[in-house]
Amino acid sequence: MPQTITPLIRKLEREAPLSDAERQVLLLLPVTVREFRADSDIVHERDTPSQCCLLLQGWLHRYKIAGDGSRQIFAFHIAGDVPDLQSLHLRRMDHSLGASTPVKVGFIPHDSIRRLIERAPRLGGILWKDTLIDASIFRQWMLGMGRKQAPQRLAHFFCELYTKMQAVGLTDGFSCDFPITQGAMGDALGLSTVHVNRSLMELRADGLIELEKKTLTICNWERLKQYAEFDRLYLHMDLAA
Amino acid sequence: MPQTITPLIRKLEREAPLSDAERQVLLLLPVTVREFRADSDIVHERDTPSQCCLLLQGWLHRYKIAGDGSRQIFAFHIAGDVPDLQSLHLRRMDHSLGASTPVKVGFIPHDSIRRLIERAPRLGGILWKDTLIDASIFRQWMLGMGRKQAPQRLAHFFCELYTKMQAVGLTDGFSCDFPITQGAMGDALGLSTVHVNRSLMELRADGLIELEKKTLTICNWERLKQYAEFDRLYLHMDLAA
DNA sequence: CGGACAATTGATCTACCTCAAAATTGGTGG
DNA sequence: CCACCAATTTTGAGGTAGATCAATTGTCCG
Repeated sequence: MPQTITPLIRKLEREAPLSDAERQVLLLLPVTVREFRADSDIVHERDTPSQCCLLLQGWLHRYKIAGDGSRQIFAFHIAGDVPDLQSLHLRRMDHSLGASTPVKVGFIPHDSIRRLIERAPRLGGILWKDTLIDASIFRQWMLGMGRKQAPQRLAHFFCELYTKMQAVGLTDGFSCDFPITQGAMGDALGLSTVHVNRSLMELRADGLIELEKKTLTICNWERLKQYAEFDRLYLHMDLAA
Repeated sequence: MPQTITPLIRKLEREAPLSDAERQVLLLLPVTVREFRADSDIVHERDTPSQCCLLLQGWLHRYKIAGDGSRQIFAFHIAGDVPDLQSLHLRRMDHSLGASTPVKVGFIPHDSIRRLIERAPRLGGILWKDTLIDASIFRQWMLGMGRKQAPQRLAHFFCELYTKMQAVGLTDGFSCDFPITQGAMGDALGLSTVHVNRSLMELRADGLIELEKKTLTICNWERLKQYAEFDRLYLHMDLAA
């Protein structure tokens, strides 16, 4: 079932048009599809994976547990992402990869990816770039955690996720799926569940967003962007509209 | 003056022994050396650099300014680091690179680096890995900012910097240069100067560290490590002792 | 229809911030 | 070598964003 790879191809194509040869090599990648239940771990801290994971359906998150048992989430991932691409060069996982919702993922052996990169070095560059964008997002989150107040942080979070969803065609007007629990948002933004809830109410009261039944709706994109100081530069989505 | 490249060679060699051919290609890299005063910017947010910067002497930091004018520092860099390697694949800078102290840096054109990677793909892999470690450090900082208290965060910061200094031979027993202002530490850890100061006093009182005249001394490495929950896994220094 | 989990609300507490001033330190020119 | 200035560090005294604890109220799903 080589079509399993299409989400990845689409992602790469957003960076640069692919040659037929490149597309061909991609289609040859062996992919093993597996499903995971919500809350299960796909890869765990200290593992030494021999394959990467291409997310086909659902949401994933990457996280670490602190000494006191609290959780810090670093990123959420949606279809087309390869959240543990880093394992290609870093032997041991320094964090875990968990399913936020039920997910379908495709596993691709490191060996195959390495051969792919040898044969199509330009694809290697695009994958590298992808991990660099990852890091850029981390920096933006750091700015938020270190220097912004909870409601603003939350607003920025919505801007980011909405923008990423839009880029892969997962939005419907100003709405999109948003299956993230307030507790998980807290773990991502460095806030308690209670405070996430209160900040959320504030954003709602300001008429910036709606969030119910796992659906996010942006009521006023311009105002939300301004409120959050959102500037998509850091997402480095050069081509996208 | 091809020897300018040695700090980089040493860094790469810490990842894997280099072949003569690889070392040869590296020595051919054209490097333009420049000096900057403390507090000056080497590269600025929104720039589109055409070269990377190899730090030869002094300390650099990467940062971003928030809407209210406050600064968030993401990383400090020491000799041998290539702090803006990402500009090879990300056209525009999403943050700035500034000098914490007077610095000497070598600029290497992107073109040359690209050619280097073509000729010695393995070196490309090592450079990629380096940017991945960068990202891993961001994640660790996020864990600190989101989930740890100030003194612990500070202690972890010291563990990290000391470990990195040691890896490049810049330590003297349990002491090392530490030319970072308390204000800058605050900007890095998401704390106010005052609170950095108070946390610092706490660490001193606990007999964990000393810090005076820009020199950091670790009084009790084991206890500091434990206090900070420092586990060097996230630095991915596979070979180092 | 019941049970589990998520969202919401209320009340209290605290880690860290801000403002302001004093004490140190380091660098510079004379 | 000293005196002076500017930048840091340190200390003090409130103030506040956000945490914690503890119910209560949905909501989803088998």
